[in-house]
Amino acid sequence: MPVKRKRNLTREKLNPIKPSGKREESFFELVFEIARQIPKGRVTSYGAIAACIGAKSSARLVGWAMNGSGKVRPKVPAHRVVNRNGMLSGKHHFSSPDMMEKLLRKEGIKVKNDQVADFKKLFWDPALELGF
DNA sequence: ACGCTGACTATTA
DNA sequence: CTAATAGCCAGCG
Repeated sequence: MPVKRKRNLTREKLNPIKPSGKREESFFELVFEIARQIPKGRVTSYGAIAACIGAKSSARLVGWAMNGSGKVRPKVPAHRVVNRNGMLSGKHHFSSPDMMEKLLRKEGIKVKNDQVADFKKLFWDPALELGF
């Protein structure tokens, strides 16, 4: 039984402001960076990404970050990010509510009743895969 | 500046 | 099993 530790990350830790450079790494950028690493045909959860960054309890912010996923480049496969139950909770934020499911099916992921089938099998843990 | 909202999650009843 | 609650923090009115 591993010890659970809650690490609360402050914005200052995650977002070291660089006065000289315009390029600031925000929580969002970090999230995007992780999200881009998700292999095709795999999915992950908001919490997993948050945990990977170190802000386990800030899963909401990950979702919020996805809100701007369409504005950054390269593209962020936001459709591969679902909640911890494998449910397509963010489908309503796509251009069309069916878009997310469509994209997932296109990659070979079966979606049933707004849920990813075999979610456990398809789950891609960034903390594990990236060696965090 | 203050309070509410939200693409979440873990815990408790 | 399901339901309610608390923590989380960036945006927005």
